Amino acid sequence: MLTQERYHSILQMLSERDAVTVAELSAALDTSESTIRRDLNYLDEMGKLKKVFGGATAIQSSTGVTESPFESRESEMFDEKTAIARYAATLVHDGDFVFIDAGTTTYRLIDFLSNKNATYITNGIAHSRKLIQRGFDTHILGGKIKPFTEAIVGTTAVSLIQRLNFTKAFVGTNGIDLASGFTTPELDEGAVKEAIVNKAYLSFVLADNTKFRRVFPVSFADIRKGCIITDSVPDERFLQATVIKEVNK
Amino acid sequence: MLTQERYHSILQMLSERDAVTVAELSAALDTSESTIRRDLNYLDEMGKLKKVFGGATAIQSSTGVTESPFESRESEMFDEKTAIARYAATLVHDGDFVFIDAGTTTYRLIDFLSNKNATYITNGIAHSRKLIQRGFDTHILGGKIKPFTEAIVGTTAVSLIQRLNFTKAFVGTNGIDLASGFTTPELDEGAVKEAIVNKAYLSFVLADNTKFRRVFPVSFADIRKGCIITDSVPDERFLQATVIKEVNK
DNA sequence: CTGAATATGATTATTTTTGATTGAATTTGC
DNA sequence: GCAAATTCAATCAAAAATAATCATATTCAG
Repeated sequence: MLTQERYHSILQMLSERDAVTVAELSAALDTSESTIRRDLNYLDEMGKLKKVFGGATAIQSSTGVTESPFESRESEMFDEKTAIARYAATLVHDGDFVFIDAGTTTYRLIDFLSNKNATYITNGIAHSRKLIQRGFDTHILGGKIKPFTEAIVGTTAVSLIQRLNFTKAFVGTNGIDLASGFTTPELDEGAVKEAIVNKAYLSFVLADNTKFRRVFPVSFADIRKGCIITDSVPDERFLQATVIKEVNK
Repeated sequence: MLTQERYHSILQMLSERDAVTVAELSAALDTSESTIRRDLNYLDEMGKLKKVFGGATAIQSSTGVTESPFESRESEMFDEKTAIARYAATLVHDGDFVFIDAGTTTYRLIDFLSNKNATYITNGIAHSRKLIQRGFDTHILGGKIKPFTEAIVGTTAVSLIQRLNFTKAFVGTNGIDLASGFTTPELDEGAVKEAIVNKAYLSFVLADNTKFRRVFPVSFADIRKGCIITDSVPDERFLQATVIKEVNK
């Protein structure tokens, strides 16, 4: 049996069950435990699985903001996102009617919010809980909940947004491009974001520098529609296209 | 059995029942009490559960489903509520459009749900999360979030309900009385419950025996409007007033 | 075909986990 | 409030799993 085949089989078994033992793999693939251990070491280093004593467990797919508090520390762009969130939080003033989009950067934003004389509305389940626990006047959108990201999407959500008039909205994005504007991979999330940006007096797009010049399938707003808050801008032309605030780590 | 599998099983058991003993875990996982204690110590340090003398309890501080701040874990009527929840869960059939009210008994109900060919909609933040994590088609009501109980209430919620036609609704209540019907202490929660009961084809009221003959400020439905699921009925006259299902512990 | 490079399986010393034991701590019954 | 019963943490030896090592088998280029 080819090494690559074993790798594939191991990962296949792990995707079906959450954990496998070395003995099980050895029996299933008809090979020695030594070989299985070598395979597991390799796949662990590759980050394809988590080796544990006695076998291996599947890597839990990153699920939006529901990631466990342990792994979140070392996530990509942590410091940049924190700086962006800290600055964005200062933009909320008395009487504001603020929308907070689901997503990791906006989730961090909630940590830095301080204005209790504003009303907050969100489409993130985790976001709503954090807001309410921090004592803010919190509302939540209604509609279908998307698994994993735990974001509220769908037509109910969009039609609810149509009836609301936000003074400020904080949204995340996956891509920022001069031609395609702000883009996201999911159709229904894009629909919600589009509705938000259209109904908000001021839309702030929170994005670290890795988001620039990337295009995803669904455009939800022209680049001029949102003020970008980021840690660094890779290209002069973006500065001419829209309002951009650069923050320091 | 892999250590990680044991961790997983322990947490799984805890999510279904709010408390487990070392002896139960030892028997269920076919391992020594020493090992179980070590596991509990680890999971406790990780903050995944709360270790108590004799076993462990689930962590759900501020999930909003606990009514009292010093929530009695081995809470009153635990077994009764579990029996009620277990029976209620069997009432969901294919194609049902089910509303699940915020509250402790309805929260437990989610543990026992099994039908994935139904659509679930709830006004409890914690409930929505549990539903989505268990893989159900989940929707959430929109509106203002009440601090502490983390229930969605208010006019937005009520007007959303008006547009929906539930086949079945599971609601909690604080009081059941022949004259005052179903009652609750809060005005806005009462408004939501009233709308629910009016828009559901079948309304099931989940209530342990302590709820009978108690009256709270806000009536949300006549006693005939809901089928009561309870552990024991203290008075013959209730049986004549409406449909009641008695379940055994 | 040869020889180097790589992969495999067995062996062994080491590390980790487990279960039993025991004295201490906590709860329960009276 | 005290004694009995239960549960706990600490300890240690046994069991299980691992990494390291080495001899053998396989592959592949020349």
